[in-house]
Amino acid sequence: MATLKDVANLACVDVSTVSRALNNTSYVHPDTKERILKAVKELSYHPNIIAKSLKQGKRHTIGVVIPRLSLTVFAVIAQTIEEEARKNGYATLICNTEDDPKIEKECLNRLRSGFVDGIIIAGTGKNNRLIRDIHSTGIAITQIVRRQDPGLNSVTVNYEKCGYEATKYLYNLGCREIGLINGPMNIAPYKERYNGYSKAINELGINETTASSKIPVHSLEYGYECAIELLDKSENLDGIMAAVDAQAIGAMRALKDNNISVPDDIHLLSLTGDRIGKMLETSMTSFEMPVSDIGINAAKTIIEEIENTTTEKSKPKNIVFLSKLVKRESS
Amino acid sequence: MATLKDVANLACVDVSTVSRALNNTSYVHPDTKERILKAVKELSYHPNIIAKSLKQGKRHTIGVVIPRLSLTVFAVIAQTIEEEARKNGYATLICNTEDDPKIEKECLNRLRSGFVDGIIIAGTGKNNRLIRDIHSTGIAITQIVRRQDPGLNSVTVNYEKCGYEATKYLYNLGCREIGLINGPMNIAPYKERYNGYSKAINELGINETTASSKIPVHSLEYGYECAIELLDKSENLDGIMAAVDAQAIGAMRALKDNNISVPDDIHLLSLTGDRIGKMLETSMTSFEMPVSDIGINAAKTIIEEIENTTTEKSKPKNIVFLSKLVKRESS
DNA sequence: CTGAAAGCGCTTACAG
DNA sequence: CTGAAAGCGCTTACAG
Repeated sequence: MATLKDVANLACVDVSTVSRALNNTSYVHPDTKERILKAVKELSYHPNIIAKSLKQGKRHTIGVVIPRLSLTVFAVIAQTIEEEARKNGYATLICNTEDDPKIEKECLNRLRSGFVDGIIIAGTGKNNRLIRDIHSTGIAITQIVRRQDPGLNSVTVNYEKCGYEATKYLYNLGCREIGLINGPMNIAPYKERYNGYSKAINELGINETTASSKIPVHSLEYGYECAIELLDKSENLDGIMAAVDAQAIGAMRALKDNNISVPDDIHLLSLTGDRIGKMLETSMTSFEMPVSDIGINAAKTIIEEIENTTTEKSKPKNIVFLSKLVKRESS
Repeated sequence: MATLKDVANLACVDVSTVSRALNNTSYVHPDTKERILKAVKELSYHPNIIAKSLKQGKRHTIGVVIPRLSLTVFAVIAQTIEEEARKNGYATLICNTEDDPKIEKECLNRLRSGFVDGIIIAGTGKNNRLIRDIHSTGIAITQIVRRQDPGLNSVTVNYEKCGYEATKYLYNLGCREIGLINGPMNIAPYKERYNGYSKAINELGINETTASSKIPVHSLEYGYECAIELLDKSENLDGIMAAVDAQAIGAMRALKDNNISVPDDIHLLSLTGDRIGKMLETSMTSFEMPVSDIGINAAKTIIEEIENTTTEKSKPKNIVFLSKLVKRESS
């Protein structure tokens, strides 16, 4: 790899001049510049961003810490973040935690060590202190999807409203035994969806039935198992709400395996819809999550915090989107 | 952010001693070490990896360049690479190209600038020269899924065999008009699958019918549109092979919208199965791709190349996995 | 318009 | 066992 020095030697100027010419940071005589550019070509010189970063104290890199990519809403979000970041000259470093607090801790500790200027995270909620600590060190933080710490920027969805409205929607379709497939309650969105569900259940005076499992919450199998659990728990189950699409797909299959027809016997819906719903054989009624908006806003928010050099820390920015109910065949 | 120097000052030793103590790179007197460790704690010092990288000439970072995450096999592969890399002390930088050669070029140029020690890529095939150039610069390259350049390491699947066997399999089920939903032929796997399909078609003496579209090849809509196209082209269509799962799911929906029953009227299968198949309402017969193996092997291969300091370049390593046919309900 | 020098935060021979 | 010095590849005041 050719370095600045090589270019300087070949062009018979000082490295500082090369630097200035290449960064357009001050006027350089056209002739000199031309010589430099020629040398750059000849050596196929590519500046070393690492060295630049070290000097400038900025890495132009954003860390993204999420539980999982496959079959989750995070795949599109991560992709959108990456695209938006790239447009602004930032690279994106992705870490999958599988919602294991230990892995999360490991990832965060790596990222803090000069890798990134900011971290976008959908966290487990178990490393809030560490995250605060990292933030106090000058690294920007934005929470996505899961707002585990109200003191930090976040881009989320109004999950409670989803849970509430979904329950009422199913009730209005005639459902009287509505089960909720949910995830760990220490993770904000699951807690909030449950709150909305529970509130509606109470208002409607019907029974609450929930299911959860130990296996990865974003898996098809999770939905399958929980659907079976709900069927066990509730004799006359006639409605199922799944927290996320993967669960809803698994639940659909579980119902089919038990010769239960959707929506005739049981109405089914997903609280986190993300494009696949409309293409399923029995298309899925879902609260469609504005995934692109979340990704773009997360990227913008974090870049803003990174580039905002005024030392005053403004109060945290919490952007909340609304999911929209899209009625399809499953309920 | 505290630096080495701060720690050295507080512990009353030279920075070099701190460095040695922290890296266990030579014996340091226990008392000294203790003082240093105490200082590290007190200042909550975290070494700056960037500076370390600059000095050591290694970044311990791998770039992953893929077309898309959402609803593709690349989501699991990227995740597996990240996990395997993390275990070996490497971070993972992800770039989505959407199969746009321009974006790909941009990503590659960024990555080459000191960001990474190696690049794992599922490329468009349009930047082979650039990739060669980057490789000659000392950056390791491993191709995954798509082997666009035989001169570089790769981890792939035997797509031709899949295409061939799938066709024969459908024929044996009684299909006589088998359509192929495929992608751009300049991307190796699509070409190879087509070759296998075509070979079988010729051997069997039946007609060839293929469909493709301009929209993103990894979308549900692609499958939907192409299925319609096949129905148009072939009166008695009785078999459909889709290159990837997302397409197969879209195709299934298209058939349903046309009141065509799977598998009674048309047999359907996916040539790139990845976990979702078994959970679909009509579970999908697929050639299951060994995604974890691909991810793990890609990570291992690239780390090996990175850490192999012997200057001799060994000849390229091409790892080829076989997809296994898993029979389910769709055919 | 351009050079010489200092420095970003580390590591690593070289002495002692 | 530890210090002093040089250097990784760049940028940026400071002079001139």
